[in-house]
This record gives sequence, structure tokens and C-alpha cells, in this order.
Amino acid sequence: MPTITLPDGSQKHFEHPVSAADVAKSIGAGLAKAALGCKVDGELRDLSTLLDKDCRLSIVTPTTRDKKQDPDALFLIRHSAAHVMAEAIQRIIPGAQLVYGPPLEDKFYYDIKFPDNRPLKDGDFPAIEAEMAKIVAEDRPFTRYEVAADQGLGRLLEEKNKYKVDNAVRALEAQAVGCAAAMTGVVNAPVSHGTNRVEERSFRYLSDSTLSFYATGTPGQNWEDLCRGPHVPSTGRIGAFKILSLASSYWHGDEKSDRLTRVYGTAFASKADLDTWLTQREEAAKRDHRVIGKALRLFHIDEDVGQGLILWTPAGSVLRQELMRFIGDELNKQGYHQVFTPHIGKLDLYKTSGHFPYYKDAQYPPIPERDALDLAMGVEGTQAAALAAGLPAGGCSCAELMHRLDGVSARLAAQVNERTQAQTIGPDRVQPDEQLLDGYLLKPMNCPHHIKIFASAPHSYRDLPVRLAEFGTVYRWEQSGELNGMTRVRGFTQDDAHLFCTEDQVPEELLGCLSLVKTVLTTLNMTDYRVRVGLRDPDSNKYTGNPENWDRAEQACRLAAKSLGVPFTEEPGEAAFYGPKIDFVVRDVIGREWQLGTVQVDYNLPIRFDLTYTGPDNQPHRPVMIHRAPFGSFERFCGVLIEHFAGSFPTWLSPEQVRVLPISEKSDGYAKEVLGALKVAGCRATCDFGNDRIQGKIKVAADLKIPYLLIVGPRDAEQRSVSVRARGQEKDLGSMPLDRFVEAIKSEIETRRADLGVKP
RNA sequence: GCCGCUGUAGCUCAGUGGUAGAGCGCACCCUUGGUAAGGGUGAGGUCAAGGGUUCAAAUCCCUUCAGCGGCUCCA
Repeated sequence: MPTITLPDGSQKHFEHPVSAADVAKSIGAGLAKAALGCKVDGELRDLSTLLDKDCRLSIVTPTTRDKKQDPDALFLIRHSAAHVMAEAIQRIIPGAQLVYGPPLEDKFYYDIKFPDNRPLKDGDFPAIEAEMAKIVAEDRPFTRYEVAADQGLGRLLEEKNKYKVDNAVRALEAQAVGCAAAMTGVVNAPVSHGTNRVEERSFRYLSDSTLSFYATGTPGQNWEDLCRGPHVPSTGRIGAFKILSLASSYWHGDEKSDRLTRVYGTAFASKADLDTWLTQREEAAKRDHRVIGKALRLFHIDEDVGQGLILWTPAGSVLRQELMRFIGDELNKQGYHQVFTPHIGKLDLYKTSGHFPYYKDAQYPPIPERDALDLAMGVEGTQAAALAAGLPAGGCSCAELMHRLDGVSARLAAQVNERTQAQTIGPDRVQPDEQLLDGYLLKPMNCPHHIKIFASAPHSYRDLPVRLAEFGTVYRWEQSGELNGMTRVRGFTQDDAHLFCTEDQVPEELLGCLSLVKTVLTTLNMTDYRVRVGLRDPDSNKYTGNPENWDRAEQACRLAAKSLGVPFTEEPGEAAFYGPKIDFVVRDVIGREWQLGTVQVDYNLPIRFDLTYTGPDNQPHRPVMIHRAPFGSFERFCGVLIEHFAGSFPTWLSPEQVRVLPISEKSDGYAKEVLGALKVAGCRATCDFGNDRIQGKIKVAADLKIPYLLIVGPRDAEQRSVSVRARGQEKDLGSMPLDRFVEAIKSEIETRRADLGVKP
């Protein structure tokens, strides 16, 4: 009979199997009332779980001992809220098929297939929430029951919900794999996906497997759902909930599969917790780089220029310029050579590198060469035809190109019309022939250009490593729905470099790269990042090169990551197509993750471009390449930086470092002197000669998050002093001699101090 | 690209079929004020673009463009 060990180490003995709820009751009425679920030997379970053997038990309640919200409780509440929401939606929209509804870190969702004639709109939210409120008020118990696999599957098949049948089969497969793994010691055995014949697959698992269902109330009478659980004891225990948003999603995350509607919601133990969360979200939204970027005029995106193309305004350009200077200093220390290369290159170059075939759909269309364009248009004998038409043979003006493309689109439109009418859809008709396309590509990556610089001269092993760095601007046709302020754009500048070295030099060079990334993050006080080692996915064929080299490259990355001394995760499938990488990933204010710095080991591009150096044996050898970008791109990095500092940048980065505020026009003369002294010292300073009162000038400057304000009036003029007000201080720092302030801020800027250092 | 939402003055937003609004900002005037906005006057809008319904459209419908939240993708 069970002996239950509680979190404090105390033990309780029972003469017969007991439920976790009974144990809670035996400890105290208060605990029993607050209990939402339990953990048995560390595993989250229903409160009704029957305990029939010795175990460790903890009762899950909404708050932990230190009065924080318990993540396990929130998991139970959100998982349960997802069921309640699904029931409410099915009441309102008959025919809605449930797919999958898990809890997340701070919300939950349910993927649902809605009838085509009845899509869900956000206008439906109030009705759904009202229905949910009813279900919660009814306080129906979540009742778990298990049925034999064949019975459960049969039922789901009757319901004709292929999604749930699929879920059930996956659950059964997982059980089967679990058993097999237990017997053979094999873990992570691949589970087959994607077959439509789930009925057939399912029968392999029927023997002794079970499926669990949860009824919201009485099985057979109330709403129920195939579900692993666990759940809170009853619907009434879902304290507060809210439906948040709608999204489209794909079945199995596969864009070629069914499109589903994802309904997001969140739930908390109490209304107060929900309100706090909603308020926090609103607060976070205020430091969104798009909001601050607009308020502080840091960047602009203009429809007329194009989606995802950043216009750096003067203020934002200061940020970028300072970062470039900063990294430039570090490059000199580490023996890099700076290079410059053009924004375009021949299409063939990217065919060789592999970028064009791999990312064809994610690039701006090629800029065709005149002859290729003629061919695409079906013009015979291009040179002759051009001459006959009186067009210049050696080039193609913009106007001429437009004229020709107009002709092409007209022809394409005509062909499409013809095709639609004739109902003869086939790939052999309208498709412009890719083979004929030749010309230039806006560069999607800098590596091919740098490779060509490396290859332009012979190299001895004595020259290596060669480190070529460039603030290289690249262009990628990111999907329109992916674009996001500065963090996901179509044109961006990487602080890119490519290191060409011997295989022996790889570890040390990797360390150098990683230390650069760390220097960057430390200087900017950005400590909240995670490190991801991106490895190849053994099941995928998207990677180029041979497995031996991949293994070596992956091992090098692993060792380098270890040397960082911070936790990292290894993630298969996250490698680049040519090699594994070490990424530094940060979160934005909304919780989305962005890759910033990256270091990549590449055995493959040197092969594709047939790069060599001469070894000590006087024989040609293959170098290894390292790609690295400590910031990633200036656009994304600045976006994240804006949010990190909420616009309150360290002085060295601030677009405006000091503002002089004369008390009245009487002090304008002295204010000009102060401004002059600041400028001579190299500070980015302005003076507010407006006729606002000093309070007004301070408010305006404070909203602009300027680090230092110098208030100057007759008293200061007399003593050649300034009254200093530092950003974020409630009061001023008092008066100090002008010279002393100038010296202090100069040193603060030179040392790239992350906080404000001028003291009274 | 997919689903939902949104688009009104430089910015933030109100306006839901009947003459286009507010606050901030901007210009000018008064005020010369010592630490988070003193007062007044004025300029500023093809209501994202195009089409439709209507006697009448910022408002209703359709298309396109762009932004936002997700999905998918991310060299």
C-alpha cells in the first residue's frame, strides 16, 4: 500500500490506493480547495490520479510558495481552457473539426478546420467567450477515461475527423515506439509522417494500447475530446480567460498540407493575473523598435521605396555608424582586411555557390542580360535583330528595358488568357524558360565575392588565415508576411567576414570569432541571449557536401561552443546548407526570437569554387572557410538594440548626446559658448533656443531620451558652470564647471560605457 | 505566400451613409520663465489607391497596395 513522499520530505502511509485529491485533503482543507493537479514522480497529472504505489507527490496550486504563479498550474489551466474554447466554438459553428490544441508558454491555441462557408472572424470572439463563460459557470468536471485503441479509433473514424484519427494514430505510434525503445534502448526512433492511410497504419498498434479521452462532464453526455491530459478538476477552476487572435496554420506544419485556422487565447488563475499580463503586453508594445523608431525618428520604411527596405534617417545612421566604428576597431585588433564589393554579381556565380538553386524563391528576380532578355522574348538572332530594330547592341537602357518588359507581360497575359480559354494548363506553355535566363543577381550573400578576392591571388599556407571583412549589403525576397520592422527586411547590411584557413587553424579562428561576438554583446550589456549550435538534419537532403566533412565541421562547432562557457543547445536542421553554425539568439519585446551573431564552418564552398593554397609540401590543399557576422545585420541588430535600451542608448551610441537648455533668451549667448565647447570636444550636441519655459524644454528633451541636459541660466554663465540633468534622474545632478563636464562625457564616450557615468 | 485585423493631418487617435475633427508637433504673436509642457492665433487632409452600390461614401461592397498578430520560410 502506497507511501507518499511529499515535497518537504515528510511521508504519508495509506492502507489502500488513494487519489491525489485525497492526499491533499488529508494535508489540509485549504490545500484541497486550491489544488488544480499534481505531480507524481515529477510528472504532471490529474488531481484525480489514483496512487497505488509508493511515489513522490506534490500538489499543484495556482501559486507557488514564494507567491509566484505556478507554471504547472498555468499549463493545466490553459490546456483546460483550450478544451472549453473548442466546445464553445463547436456549439457556435457546427461542423468545425478540431485538430490540435496545446498550451504554450503564455497562452494556448486550438487548430481547427472550419467549414469553408463559415470561416471564423474576430467578430465571433465575444460570442465564443460568452459561451465559454457559461461552460466555466457550469463547473463541469474534466473526466478522464481510457478505451481500447480499436474502440477509440473506431469512434474517431465514425466522426470522420481525419485530424483526430491522425492524432490518435500518432499517440499509438508513440506508445509503440516507447515500448520498443524500452526494450531495445533506442530512443528518438523516427515516427513516420505524412501518409494519408492512417486507418491502415493504426491496426499495427491495436493489441494492448489505449486511447484517453476527456469529457467536460459526464462521458457520453457532455462534450469530449481525444486528449492526453492532464486537466484541472473542473471547468470552474479556469479563473480568467481571453481569446486573443486568429491565424492560419498548416496541418503538421506543412505548407503543402491542409490550411487550418489557429485560435489563440490565454488563461490565468485569476482575473487579476490576466489583467496584469495584458498590461505587461501593452507596456512591452511601447518599447517595440517600430514604435520607438518612429518616435525618435531612427528609421523609415516607405511604401514608395519598397517593402522591407530600410531608410536610415540621420539619427538612426548615427547608431549604425557608431556600431561600424566599434566593430572596425575590433577587426583591426584581430588582423582582418576590409574589402568592398559590388551589390550585384553574375547569376552563374550564385549557381556555382549554390545560393541561386537553393534559395531561388527567396531572391529578387535576376536582372537579365540583353541577349537573355531577347531570348526570353523569343527574338531570333539577338544581335542582328537588335541592330535591325535600330537598338544599341552594346547595352540596354532602362527605358528600352521597360518597353521590352511591357511587351513580355502583354504576351504573357495573352497566353494566360488563351490558356484559360482552352483549358490546357501545362508547364510547357507560359513558363519563361529558366535556362535562358542569364544575367545578374542582387547579391543575396557576400561569400562568393569574398571567395573571388581570395582566389584572385595564389596563397601559401604561410599567408593563412586570410580574413576578409566587409559591411556587405545583401538583398533577399523574404515572404511579404514575414517582413517585420527592422528585424526582418529585404535589404540589409551584414558586418560580414570570411576567414580562409587551414583545417588546423579552424578551432583557434572559431574562438576568435566567438570572442568578437561576446565582446559586442558584453559592451552593449546584452546578456539575455541563448546560443544555438545548428547541425544538419540527417533526414533532409537539403545539405551539400560529404558527411565526413560535415562531421568534422559539426564537431568543431560543438567544441567552440563549449569553450564559450555558456549553455547552448544543439539543434538538428538549423545548419546552413553548406555548413553547421553557432548562432546567438535573442528575444524581442513580444517574445519572438531573432538570430543575431552567427559563426559558420564551411568545408563546401571551397570545394564548389575549387579554392586552394600551397602547403608546406608544395602541393595544393583545400582551405576551410569560416563565415561570421557578430551583429548579424545592422538592421536587425539595431532593431533589437532599440528594444534592449527602449531608446535610452548609452551616450556613445546616442544620436544626440547632450542638449543645452537656456533658461531664457538672456542666457542664449552663454548657451552658444557651452554648445561650442561640446562640439569642439566631439559631442553630438544641440541647443534648444525655443521660447518654452525650462520645464517644457526638459519634457521635450526627456521624451527624446537624450542622455544629458545642461541647463544654463545667469547663475551658470557667471560661474562658467552648467546644471546637469542626466536621463532617468528625478532630480538634477547639480552644478559643475563646464570643463569638468566636457572631460567627463568625453571619457564616457571614448570608453563606450553602457550606463551614464557623469557624477556630480 | 496563407488566415485574421488595420489604414483619417508630420505623430497619436475620434468620427459607421448627409459640409473633415481633437491633442501633440509646426509657423507667428504674447510671455523672459531655474528642473517632466505658460497663453493666443494660424497653416496643414484627393480620409492608402482603384472600381462599384447610392440622390449622397471616410463610412457599405469588390480589387490592389501597405502595416500588425500568427503560420510557413530564413543562406
